Amino acid sequence: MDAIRTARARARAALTEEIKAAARHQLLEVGPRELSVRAVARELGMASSAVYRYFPSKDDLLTALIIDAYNALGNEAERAHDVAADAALPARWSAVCHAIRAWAREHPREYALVYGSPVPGYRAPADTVAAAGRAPLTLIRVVRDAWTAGRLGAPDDDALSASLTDQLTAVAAELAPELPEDVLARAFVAWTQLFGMISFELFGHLVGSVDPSGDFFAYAVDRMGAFVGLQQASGE
Amino acid sequence: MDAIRTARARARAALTEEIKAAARHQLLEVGPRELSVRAVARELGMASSAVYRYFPSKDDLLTALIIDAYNALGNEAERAHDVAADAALPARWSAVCHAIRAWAREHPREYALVYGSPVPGYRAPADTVAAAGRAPLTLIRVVRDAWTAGRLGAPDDDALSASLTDQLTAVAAELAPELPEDVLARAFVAWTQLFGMISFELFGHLVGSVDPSGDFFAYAVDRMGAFVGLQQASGE
DNA sequence: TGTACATCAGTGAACGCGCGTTCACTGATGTAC
DNA sequence: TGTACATCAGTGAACGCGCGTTCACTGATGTAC
Repeated sequence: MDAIRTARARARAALTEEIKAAARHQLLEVGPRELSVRAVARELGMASSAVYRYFPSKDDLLTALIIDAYNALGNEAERAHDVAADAALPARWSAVCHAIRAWAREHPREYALVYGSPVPGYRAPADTVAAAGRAPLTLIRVVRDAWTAGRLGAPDDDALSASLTDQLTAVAAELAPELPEDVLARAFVAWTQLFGMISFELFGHLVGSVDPSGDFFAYAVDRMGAFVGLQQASGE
Repeated sequence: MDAIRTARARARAALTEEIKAAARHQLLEVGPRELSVRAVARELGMASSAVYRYFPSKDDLLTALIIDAYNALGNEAERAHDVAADAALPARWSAVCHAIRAWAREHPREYALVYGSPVPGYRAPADTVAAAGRAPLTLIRVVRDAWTAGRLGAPDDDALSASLTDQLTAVAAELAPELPEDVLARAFVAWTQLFGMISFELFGHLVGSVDPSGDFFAYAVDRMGAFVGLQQASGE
């Protein structure tokens, strides 16, 4: 991306951000489908028609918010991973998981936008895919390093059906070709557990049981790290 | 519930169901907040004001749908459990999990209504709680039976922080007082994994990886059953 | 069984509202020479 | 550096729409005696 040159382009970029910020603000009170272009414009003190100079339709604005949310989450996950880069494997795993939860708790409506109910009638364009993959890929990175370092228990590929093995082989080919299928399968289990737990926490399904959920979260992250096979190195 | 007596009362009950059915039908195309009383009335060929004789407001209609959804899911879970009542413990566990997934796949919008993003501005009344507990309680029932039968590995209560132990003790007091805290904690992990996985499947987060997800689901259910501690009895 | 009254279901018009998007326009900024 | 033209940002009015909810009403069903 080259530096922004003209004043006009700079103003455009700034206002584009302001529109998205106002829309995010709207999402605190209203679902993605009820998000109102007119309300966004009102919040910024501009004519509603002006928003259309920046986003050709409401769905395009929504798409921008979705990509931003995936990227913000991906940033946090990657940053946490890099900070913990020299720590033991379970600590790295845990750091990434906690960073994901922290972002979700700080941005619950944006989390719901991407991991909650699909927006009815909205079809996500292909450009969301790359951004969406960043957080899970960061988790896979830890598992991969563990495997490479020989710090993962022996996989149990017998537990996999033939067609599941095929699916996992195809996934591994793009992500981490050297990972055994069973390890990848366990990582998927941990991944769905992580987001299931966060969704339950944010969406109110833990109220009355393990709520506040910080301790339960830490417990589950450790257990699922062990489930995937991450082991404390002997000297640590 | 006594038998319905008068023709008026019978008509009322029938039309109440028809309104809910039409609303469920609406949900296929539109989110819970955009659900339109007028559209429901239109679908039934009645004046929109007539709906107000049955549900005093849109939110009350929504509440009825939520309770119905929880109960429908609870029914399926309990029914699956009872059918498998004589089977080995892992088979019972698996039967309940598969029944939950099957209902979710058959009723994706109702699943999203209760387990997806919270409806903005909607406050669930207390009467949803009992219905909401039925499916998870069915899972706990299996774990409890396993524990009572001495078929669960030794719990590892050292892994729990003090405050998590307290929370779990309080939950256990209402649910299954004899269950060790660690077993209950593991059941919560499995529970969140189950619903996380179903949400990911229905909300499109597995597209491009383990999709179709039937094999992965079966794998995860078995693994999480083992994680909780369910063991095949020696003779089986 | 028959009558008089009370209750309820359903109607259709109305209130007041907000929405997404388009369009012709004005004035400011940018570009080519 | 200065001018002429092209591009772009933002305006405000308008289109056509659907919404939740209320209200006074008509006619059917239920109840007490």
